[in-house]
Amino acid sequence: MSDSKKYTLAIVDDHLLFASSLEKLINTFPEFNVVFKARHGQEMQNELKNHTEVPDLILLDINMPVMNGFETVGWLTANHPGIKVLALSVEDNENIILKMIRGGAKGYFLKDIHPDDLKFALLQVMDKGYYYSERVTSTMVNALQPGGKEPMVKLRENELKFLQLACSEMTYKEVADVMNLSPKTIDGYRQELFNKLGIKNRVGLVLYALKNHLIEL
Amino acid sequence: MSDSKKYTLAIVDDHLLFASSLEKLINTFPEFNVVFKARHGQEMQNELKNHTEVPDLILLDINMPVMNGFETVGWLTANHPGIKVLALSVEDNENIILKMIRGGAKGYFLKDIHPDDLKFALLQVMDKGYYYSERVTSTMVNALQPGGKEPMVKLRENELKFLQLACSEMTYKEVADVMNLSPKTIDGYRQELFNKLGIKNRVGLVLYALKNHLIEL
DNA sequence: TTGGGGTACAGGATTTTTCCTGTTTTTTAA
DNA sequence: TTAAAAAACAGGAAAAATCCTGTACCCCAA
Repeated sequence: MSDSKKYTLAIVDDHLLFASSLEKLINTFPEFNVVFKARHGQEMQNELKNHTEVPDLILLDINMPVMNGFETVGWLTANHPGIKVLALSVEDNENIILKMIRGGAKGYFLKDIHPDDLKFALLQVMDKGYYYSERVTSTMVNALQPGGKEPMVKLRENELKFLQLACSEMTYKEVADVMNLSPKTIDGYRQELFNKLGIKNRVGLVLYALKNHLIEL
Repeated sequence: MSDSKKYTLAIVDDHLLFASSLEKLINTFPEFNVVFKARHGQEMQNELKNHTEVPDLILLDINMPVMNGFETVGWLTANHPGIKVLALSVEDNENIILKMIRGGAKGYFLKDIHPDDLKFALLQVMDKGYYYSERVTSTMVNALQPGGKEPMVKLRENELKFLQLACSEMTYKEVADVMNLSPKTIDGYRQELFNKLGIKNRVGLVLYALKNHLIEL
């Protein structure tokens, strides 16, 4: 396969060592050629401007500074719908997977994927337009099937805001002040969340928020 | 440089993609040769048995299943003190750095290191016996200098245990039962921690524990 | 127009958390 | 051995968190 017929590919990841290593690995695949690397979405935007031709495929990390994977995939689907985006993460989290898929990613895989599987995934994306592992597929089914058990709890805007504020050393009264609501309303939010999430006290709230990436440390 | 004079190196990391990619990268360095990869400490032990010669250098990830970086570096310094160990992590955390150094690691770097710096680090470890980046050096100075500000709070064994149990939906009374102590003793632990850590309630405890990696989610 | 659903909020009670000041027992060190 | 320090524990009380029931208001659809 001549170079001109290789698929072009870009890597967006802030872990320089990983990105560079991955580049070496992918360049050993005869079908692919890494044309540039970027450390985050913004750097990727610049790179795209500097290249006359956009890559066929972008491997996109999710946890990045400046412009993270979610924002970046949104921008890409809006401005370069032709580019296939494969999301890449260390975290096996349903919400994250769904967020990326909804954002337009054509596939998602964990960084502990086997190199052979990576190659397969890359080829399948270019060939069929998508690559969804079993894990991702089952996640999507879970999310879309209203029948089965759905741990997908929907939080109202205010509930989320309250939850985030509750994950601090503030007292509920102080939270009420910040949110400009009566402490009794806050009381209601708390109770509602306890019921919805099946937890029994404030520590449970904090743990839930952390596990579901509703707050950052 | 002929192959026989290359330094031999092993990679221990559960992220297959990263490990394989890193192998490719390192094999482009003329001075090094990757002899095996393992996904965690236990697999590494097996690999060491299967090879007549042990590698000169081991790149060791910290977050791994089965047998993590801390355990592994301890085992290596005890059983193969001749092997240089370089720790490798995504997390820039002082406590983690210190724990690995104390365990016997000859160096520590983040996965966002530049490939050129990696090469420099590898060479320096083989040449001088250690590689400590500025970040690591300053961390060590911080830890050893009793003069300056030391956020290094020492927790007693029981305090730590209590702290970990407090990061759950258990009530303090239940924690007391688990620890076989009077609730009033628990009361004392809590108060002591509040003072030591400068926090004001249980949520503060949870956040502190998380930030300092005293508990896992 | 009417009734249901969602939201904000209250009263009031109970439990848990938080705080402060002491006593007793165990450990440690001179 | 003995005094000091640390650890375990208590009483008592204020503050915060938790829980339950009930009301008022608004929006929307039948």
